[in-house]
Amino acid sequence: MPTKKPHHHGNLRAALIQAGLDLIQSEGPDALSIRKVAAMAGVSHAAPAHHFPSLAHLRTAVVAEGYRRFTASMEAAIAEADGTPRDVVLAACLGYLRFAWAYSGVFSLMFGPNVHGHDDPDLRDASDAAYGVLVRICAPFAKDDAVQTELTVWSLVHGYASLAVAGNRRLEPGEAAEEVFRGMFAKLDLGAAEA
Amino acid sequence: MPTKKPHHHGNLRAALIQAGLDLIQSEGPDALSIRKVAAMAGVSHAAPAHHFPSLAHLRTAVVAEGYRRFTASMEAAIAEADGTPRDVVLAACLGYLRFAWAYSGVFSLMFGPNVHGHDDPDLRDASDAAYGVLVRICAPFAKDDAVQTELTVWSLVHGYASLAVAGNRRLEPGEAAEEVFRGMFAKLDLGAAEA
DNA sequence: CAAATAAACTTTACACCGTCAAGTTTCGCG
DNA sequence: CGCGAAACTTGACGGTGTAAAGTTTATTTG
Repeated sequence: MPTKKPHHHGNLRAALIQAGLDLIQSEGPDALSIRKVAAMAGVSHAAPAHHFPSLAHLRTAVVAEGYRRFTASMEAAIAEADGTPRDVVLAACLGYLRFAWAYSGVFSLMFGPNVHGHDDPDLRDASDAAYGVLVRICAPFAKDDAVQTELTVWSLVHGYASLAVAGNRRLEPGEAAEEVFRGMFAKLDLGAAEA
Repeated sequence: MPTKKPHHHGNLRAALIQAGLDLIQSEGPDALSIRKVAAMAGVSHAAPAHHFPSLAHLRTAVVAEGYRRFTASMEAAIAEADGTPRDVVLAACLGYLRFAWAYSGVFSLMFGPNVHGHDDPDLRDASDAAYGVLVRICAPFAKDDAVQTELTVWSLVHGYASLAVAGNRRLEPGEAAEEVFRGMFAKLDLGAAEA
């Protein structure tokens, strides 16, 4: 079989990642520590070393899992939208925002300065999948410069999400915040959708 | 005199903040540590405790200084712009981006999850000053909902800056990146300027 | 089936960190 | 001049990442 089952614990690697997500959610991104997730999983403090050579590797794995749920959040929002291409883009943005607010800790980590994703194929695949959603929904508007359109949408929604997550005093997550974003999105000229 | 000159060092508090900025710039936001900045300033590891009760306080002071330079960067860019109100907004955004790219470490910290600014008056003043610039330049366009206009501009430029600083593979700082932002900004409908 | 091998995990140890509790030096002021 | 207070040093404690060595368990192999 391809997936080898660990001997003692059951599936320590997955348990450590989940513990990491829980820890980040409850105590913030900087609270992620090898010894804490080890204690949560009920193993010794050096047990994680066999699965993650360093804290950076654990963080990378947690962030990769975050990207997968992030992609799923956008896809779920898109699936509920059955309107124009512009409605689809807006729906994806709302899925983007809901993830950022629901998983603010790992969201900060995903787009923080501590991610060196280019060297990890798992993280690279996960983040490429997320960017792939953006590319797909922007395709109908990308007449001449696709990257320009993608970056514009991404910057707007990411900036809004980041400012809210950073605890900006004039910006609180919630139902009203989604309405505010709809208004912001309305100011964006994406051109006419084709095909 | 209001500013009391320290006895031994000269001006340790300012030296620690500058060392913190240098350290963050060279080794990243997470490398900021009390013991390192103390060593940089040539004092013992416990000396900073007298000026900053905890690492969080040091970080807050460094972030506040970052906000002051951030505001100065936007003001400098605005001063060079002598065009329409829309040109002024664009210029401020370019000043925003230049700061984010030149001081990417402290920029990450400023908008990261570790800032609890509401309790520090110095940081609050510094960040309010930065937001004040945004409010001022958006005022000509704020017909009905000023906050909406401000948030739209802020989100777009902040998202773009954050994605670039986070090391996004499809987005590198530099001259070309400013051109890309000009294109993005052109897609934004701010309405007609008044007064 | 039993022995050998490899993997998972534990224990121990070390350097670095933030922080507290003292002690020491130096400045400012009466 | 001396005395109090401020600035700084020294030492210690618990917590962290990580490396090395030892122990337990599962898988593979003869």
